Amino acid sequence: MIINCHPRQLCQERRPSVTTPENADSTPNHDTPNEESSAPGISPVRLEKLHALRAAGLDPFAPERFDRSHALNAIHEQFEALETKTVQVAGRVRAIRWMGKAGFLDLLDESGRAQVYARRDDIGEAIYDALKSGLDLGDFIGVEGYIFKTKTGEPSVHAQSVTLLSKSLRDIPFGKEYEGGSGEANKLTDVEIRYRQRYVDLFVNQDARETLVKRLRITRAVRDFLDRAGFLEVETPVLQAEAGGATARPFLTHHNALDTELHLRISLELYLKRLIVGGLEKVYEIGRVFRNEGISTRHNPEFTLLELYQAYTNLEGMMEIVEGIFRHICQSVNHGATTHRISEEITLDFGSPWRRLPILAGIEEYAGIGREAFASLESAKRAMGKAGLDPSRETQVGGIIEKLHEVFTQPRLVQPTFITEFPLETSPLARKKPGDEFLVRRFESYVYLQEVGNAFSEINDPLDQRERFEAQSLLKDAGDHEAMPMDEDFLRALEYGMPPTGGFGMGLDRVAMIFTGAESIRDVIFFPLLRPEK
RNA sequence: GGGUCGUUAGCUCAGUUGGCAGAGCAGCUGACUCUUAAUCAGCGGGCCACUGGUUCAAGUCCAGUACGACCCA
Repeated sequence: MIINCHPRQLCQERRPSVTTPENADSTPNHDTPNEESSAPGISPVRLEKLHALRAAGLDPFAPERFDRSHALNAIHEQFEALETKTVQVAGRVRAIRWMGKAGFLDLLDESGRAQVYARRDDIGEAIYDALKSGLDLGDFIGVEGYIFKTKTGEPSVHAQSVTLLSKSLRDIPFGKEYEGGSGEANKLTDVEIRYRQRYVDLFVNQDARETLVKRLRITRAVRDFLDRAGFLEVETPVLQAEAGGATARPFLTHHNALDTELHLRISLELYLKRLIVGGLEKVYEIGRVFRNEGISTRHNPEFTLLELYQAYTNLEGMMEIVEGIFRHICQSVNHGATTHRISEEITLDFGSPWRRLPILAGIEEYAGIGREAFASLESAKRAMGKAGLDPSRETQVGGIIEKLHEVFTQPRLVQPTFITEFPLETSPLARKKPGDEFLVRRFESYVYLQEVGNAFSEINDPLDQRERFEAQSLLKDAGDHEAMPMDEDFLRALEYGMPPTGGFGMGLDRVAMIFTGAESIRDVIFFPLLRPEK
């Protein structure tokens, strides 16, 4: 059965009056309002085509619905089963190759790309001529036709009817080559468009979409793992009177009815621990937090944080969970494999237990500075200076240790590693190490040179926690905007009693960067923060 | 906040020593009923980011500004 005209589309008896010099000039009052055609960025040529199509009774914005039988990738993946069968497909026009009375159209949908072969004899002269003169890259069409293989062997749809489903009024920065091969020549790279107009990036750059979708799969993998491990996913306030749980400057906002200043959260920690006090024993939250700091390839002011807390366990319990989470992420993006290949030389192993390295042992190993150097601030500064770093602005031994770690140890941490036993001064929420008043029960997790997580055996001694907050208050009074504020309600919760608890948090954007190979955090965020336009 | 680099056609980019603004793709017109970087013939397309300076002459040299990228704090 040959369908010359899609049921939902008006059959075109009138001759389509598409743009030609004659009728364009001889249309005295063509309905192009001035403000419409002068809208910045709208293509006058495309606008003219829209008017011509409408004049021919083919309004691209009229169709409301087009029922598809298959996604475009099915044409390739299920070709044997589909050959000669009739299908309905739709998508954005990615390339047009007209050849007189027939043409090839490349369509793009969420699943991928497929080619449509449209002959004038098959789809009708009226619609064919209208499309040939009125169709542009970026327009949407729906196609009904049968599956066949072209002479060159590509599975394609032989169109029996074509329906215009929408029109693009802007020129589209489609490159010439867009799939595989070495075709980087005309790739859209302008970050102003890629990030600000992500919708364009998504349909123009296949790899951009793949990266962002992969990021979503990673978040999903984390949820899968924790849900299966019996964790409860919870939601805690974004608007907080005092933003605590991390050292960072918050964003300020204001609540009108209460006439009070509020902060956007910088972490999830303190509310999740309140839930542990409340008797929820395994909780996690994956949520956006906001830190009022600069923008870089590794920092977006809002980012997605995972935090989880489990009662009756400790740091070692958290290590097992972190190993499990990463193994699960790795398998979810590598078809079940527990290794992830970064490059020819580097393959990350998530199948084995991670290396455990105390921070001071790392500094000894990679900077050659023994722990005796950190007995006093003076000797620590001397050691820092000897190592070639400027110690003049350091005020705490703890800060010097973290700096040395960052400079000497971190660049060596390719395979997954837990750095343990952090200085107490820089860890106001972690338990003290028994028998060592200087170090705490904390680890940071490192994967491929990046810090991707932070865990504690949580403080459940409310008196100890109060002392830590007080030490932070002193820093805040001294002008440290990032120091943690006192949180009396959190202390009150601890005073009611919290079981021993292990906690862990990590930035999912950074994790996504590692598994997608993204060079910028902006590549794994749909709409990264940019300076507002104009 | 500091440093380096960048801004030329819709997109990706050339542009020499300071001497008429260029290419490919996209677009427009025409031909072509199995193309896929389609092909063939023809045609348009520019506030060289902005402001000022040097010069007979500035895309090019100088200063500043804006925006962006990267590195550092």
